[in-house]
Amino acid sequence: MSTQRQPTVDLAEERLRSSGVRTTRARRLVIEKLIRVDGPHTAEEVGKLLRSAVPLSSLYRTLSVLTASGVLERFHDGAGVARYELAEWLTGHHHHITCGNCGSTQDIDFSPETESTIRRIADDAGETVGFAVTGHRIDLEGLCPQCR
Amino acid sequence: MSTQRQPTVDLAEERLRSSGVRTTRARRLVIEKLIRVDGPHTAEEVGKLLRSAVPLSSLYRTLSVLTASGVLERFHDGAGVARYELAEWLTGHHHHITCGNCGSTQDIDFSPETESTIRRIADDAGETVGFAVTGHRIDLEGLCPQCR
DNA sequence: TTCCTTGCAAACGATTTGCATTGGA
DNA sequence: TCCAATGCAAATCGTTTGCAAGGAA
Repeated sequence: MSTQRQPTVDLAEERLRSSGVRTTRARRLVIEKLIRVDGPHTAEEVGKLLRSAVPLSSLYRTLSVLTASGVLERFHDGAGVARYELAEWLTGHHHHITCGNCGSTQDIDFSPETESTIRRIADDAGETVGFAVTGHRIDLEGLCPQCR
Repeated sequence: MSTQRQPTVDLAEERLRSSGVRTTRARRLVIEKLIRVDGPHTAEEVGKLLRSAVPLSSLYRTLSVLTASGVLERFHDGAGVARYELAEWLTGHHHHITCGNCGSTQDIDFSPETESTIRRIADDAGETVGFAVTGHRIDLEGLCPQCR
């Protein structure tokens, strides 16, 4: 194994620096862990992944700082619980598909052509209601291979 | 003004009956109100729209029953708060656009051609990950006319 | 009459915050 | 050093629930 770090870690920490926040142990741990697991996770799940090395209240603050700095993105799942994952500029733009039966979620990628089709549709729709569209989120629902 | 009721009200109450739940005052009030306002609303907002005629705890139960019966749909907004609106089979399929600044949300409609494009994209994407796609949700983000 | 539904208050669970202490630059 | 970050405990806030009283079928 080489001594080279994951480039994503460096990019993320660089972003923290330029946001004027310190790179601390908890922040580094969270970033490194979220690189290794894919898909969005709740604060509690991240806590367990870190073997409770960071108390939940501090973890919430950490996740909040990382989200504010643009390193993470947050959304709420069907139960209303916040889930965090690496921001798209680190992982690439993607969407989600969720199994309506078992609730499992996975990332999906569209082709560049498809993405540009979607952006065009989004821009048009925004224009008709006077919004300046800045982004889009697509969640597909279906039955996963195990449940179908 | 005619004495004819909104067909949507009748459809919704019919659905309640066939779900085996009673048609009560609170349930009727909520349905009638949500027909008159568009876009998704929080429990608290619905409560205010009803001039607090239904206590919040009962309102939550009402919204929960209506959602379980398929009269309403629930999702969680950017702040993680539950928002309710008439189910798509009553209002027609649509999507949402949310202002990233003030948080206001409104419904948007795509043309039938656009919808079929989206369905095709969704089906393709599902196929590549082995999911049988049953539906899609698109949330656009942007700046509303007031905030842009 | 028979259960389902309601209202109230208390309980909950996810998330946030005050404050004294610790630690990064 | 100096101010930001942490840990703990207590506070918040949206939402749910137990229970006795009221209401739809």
